[in-house]
Amino acid sequence: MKDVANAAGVSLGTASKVMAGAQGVSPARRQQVWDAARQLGYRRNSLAAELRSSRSTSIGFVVPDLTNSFFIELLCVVEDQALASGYRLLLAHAQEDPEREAERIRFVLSRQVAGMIIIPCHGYDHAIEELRECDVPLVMADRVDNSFPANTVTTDSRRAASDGTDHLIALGHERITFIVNALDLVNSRERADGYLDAMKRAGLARHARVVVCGMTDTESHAATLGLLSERERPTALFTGANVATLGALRAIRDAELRLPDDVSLLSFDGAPWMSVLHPRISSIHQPVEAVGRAIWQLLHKQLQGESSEPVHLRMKADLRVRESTAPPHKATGAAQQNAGRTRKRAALADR
Amino acid sequence: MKDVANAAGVSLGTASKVMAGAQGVSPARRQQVWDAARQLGYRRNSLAAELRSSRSTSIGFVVPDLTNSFFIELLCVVEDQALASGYRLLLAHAQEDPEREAERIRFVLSRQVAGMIIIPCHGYDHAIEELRECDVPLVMADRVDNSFPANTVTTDSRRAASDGTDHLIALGHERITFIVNALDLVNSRERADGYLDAMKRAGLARHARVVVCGMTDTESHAATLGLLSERERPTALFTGANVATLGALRAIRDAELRLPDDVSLLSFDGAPWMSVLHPRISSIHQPVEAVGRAIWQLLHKQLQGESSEPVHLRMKADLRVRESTAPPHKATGAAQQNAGRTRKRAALADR
DNA sequence: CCACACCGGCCTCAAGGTCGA
DNA sequence: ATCGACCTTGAGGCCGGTGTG
Repeated sequence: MKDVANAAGVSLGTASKVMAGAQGVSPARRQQVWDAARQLGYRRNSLAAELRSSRSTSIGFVVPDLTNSFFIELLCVVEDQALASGYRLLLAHAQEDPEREAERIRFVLSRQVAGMIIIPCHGYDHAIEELRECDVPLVMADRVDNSFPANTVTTDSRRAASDGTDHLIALGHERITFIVNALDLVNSRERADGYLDAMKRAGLARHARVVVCGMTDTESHAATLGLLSERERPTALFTGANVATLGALRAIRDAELRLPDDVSLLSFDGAPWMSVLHPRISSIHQPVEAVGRAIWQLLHKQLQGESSEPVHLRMKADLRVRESTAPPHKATGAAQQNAGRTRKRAALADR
Repeated sequence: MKDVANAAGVSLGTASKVMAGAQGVSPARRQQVWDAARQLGYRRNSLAAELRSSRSTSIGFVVPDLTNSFFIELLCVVEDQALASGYRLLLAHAQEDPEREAERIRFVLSRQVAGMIIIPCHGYDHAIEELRECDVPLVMADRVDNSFPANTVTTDSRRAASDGTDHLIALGHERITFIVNALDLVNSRERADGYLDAMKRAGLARHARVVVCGMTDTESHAATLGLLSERERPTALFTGANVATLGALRAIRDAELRLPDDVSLLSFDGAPWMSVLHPRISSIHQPVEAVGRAIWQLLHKQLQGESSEPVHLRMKADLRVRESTAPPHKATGAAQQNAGRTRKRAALADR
C-alpha cells in the first residue's frame, strides 16, 4: 500500500482511507489512488487491517458433515443472511471427527473471527472444551440441547420423533425399529427418546428397539440389511437422519423388499434426492429456513453488542406423510405372527 | 502473549517459540509456557503471526456449489491430503454466482493464503480477472480447459461424453437428447461437444439435440418434463451433470415413465443417492480420488517453490453401465416412427 | 492531508548462562 | 579450568495496515 500511496502521490494514511472506503478524501485523490492501485495490481491485506483495528467481518462456521444436505441448506441460509448484513463466512469442515473439529475450532478462533457458529460432532465435550472462555459471540445449533451454556437454535427433535412414531403406530405397525447414527449426538438421542416415548405411550414398549448404526451410510446399510434379514423383521423403519435413510434405502433395495408393501420407512430429515424416489418418502421436515434465520438473528444481536443471557430457541418440525408409510401387510410370511390382531387395518392402497 | 511469558517467567521470545512449536526450548520451560497459556486461556493470534512471517499454512478453496456431491467428495480428498502435509483449507462458497465468486476470491486472497484452489462458476472470465497477477500458487480444476493459463486438473469430459453417447447408440437409440446445465461452463460445453462428436460419427446428426437447462434441479426438471411431453420424445436422455440428473429423474417420475423401458437415462457423474434407485443409474464416473490427489500434488509442488510452466493434467473418466440404459422399445406409440429400422436390436432384458 | 504511534506476534542479534566432556 | 554446544534473554525493527492529532 505504501507503493500505491507513492505512485498516487499521496500519503499512506490517505491511501488507507481510500481503500477502506472511508470518508474525507477528495474525489480527485480518491481516483488517483484507485488508478494507482489497479495499475500495481494491489490487493489489500485484510489480515493487517483486522489486526490493527481488531475488528473483523468474518464469521467462523464449523460444519460437521458436508455430505448432509440439511447442513448445506442451513449453511446457505445463514450465508445469505450474513452477507446481507455485511459479514462473510469462514467455513471449516469437521468431517464428523471430534478431534478434527477441535482443531477446526482452534483454527477459526485463531483467525480472530467476529463470531462463530458451530454444529457439533458427537461427543461434543471436545467442542465445549475448545469453546470455553472463547470471547466471541457464539451460536451453536442443531446438535445441542437446552442445557447448553451458549446460545442455541435447535429443532424439537423429541417431539417430532414422537409424532412420527405415532403416525406409524396409527397405521397399525408394532414392530417399529428406530435406526440412529449415534447416541452421543444430542439430537439423535432426543429423537430416539421421542420414539421411545411414543412406543411406551402406545403400550408397545416390548417392541421398541433402537439400533445404533454409526455415522456413515455404509454402516447404516449393513445394520439395516441385518435387521431386514431377521426372521421377525420390523414392519416399519424410522431412520433418525439423512445418512441413515440413505443406507436403509439401499438395504431395502438390496433385500428386494418393496416400499411400503414389505416394510414402511419414515425418515427424519428429507433431502433433495428423495424427491426422485418412487414411492415418495414420508419424512420429518425441519424448518431449515427458520433455523438459519434464527441462528443469524441470535448471532447478529450479539455482534451488535447486545449481550444477554444465553437464549435457547427451539423450532418445530412437521411430519410430511407421503407414500413410503402404509399399514403393514397381514401375515405375508411364516414369520409374521401377528396376523389375527384385533387392531383394524385399512386395506393396502395400490400404488 | 506477553502476559503468558510473564506468567511463565520466561522471555517473550521463548514463549513465542513454544507457541509456534519451534525447536530450541528445553522441555521444562516448554511445559511452563504451556501451563501458563492454558491458565490464562491464551489463544495465539495467527493473523499476527502470518502477517509478520508472511507465511501461511492456509489454502483457499473456492467451491461453486456445495449441493453437488462431486465437489464435496473432491473437497474431502483434497482436505485430507492438505492436512497430511500440514496445511488447512479455508472454504469459500460461490453458490454458482459469478459475482459472488469474484468476491469470494478477493476475500480469500486478501487473507494471505499460501495457495488457492478454485473450481470456477460459469462465465469464468470473472474468475480470471480476479486471479490475474495473483501471486500465490494456484490450481484450477474441473471447469477449465487446457487453454487455461494456470495449473489445471480436469477430466476428459469430451471423450467420456462421447463414450457414453456411443453406448446409447450401440443400444439402438437415435433420438438421444443431451441435457446440460449451461454452455458457458467449460466442462459442460466439452461434454456437449463429446456428445455431438459421437452423434455425427454415427450419422445421427439430425437427431442431435442439446438442451440447456440452467444450474438448478428445478430448471432441469422443467426442461426434461417439456422434452418428455413432446410427441416424438427422445428414447434416451444423457444428463451432463449431477444436478441435471436429479431434475431429469424427477421429471421421468412425474411423467410416469419407466426407466429404462420408456426412456433410457445416462448420467454424467454419479452421486451417493443414486445407489438407492431402482433401476440403478448408468453413469460416467470421474476418478474423484485421483483428481483430488492431482490437485494437491500440483499445488504442493508449487508451495515448495518448484515453479514451472503451467501443467495441465487430464484424467480419464469411465462409463459404468448399469440398468437405466437399455435398447429402446420398438414402436410403443403412434409417434414412434422408427420401428422398422434395419439396425438389429437385442431383446429387452427383463429387469 | 500528513506524521506517528500502534495492533500482536516474528525474527535477528549480541550477550550471557548452563552443562557435559 | 577450558571448550564447544545449546538454551535463554531483552531490545528493537518489522509485517501492512488503522486511527488520532
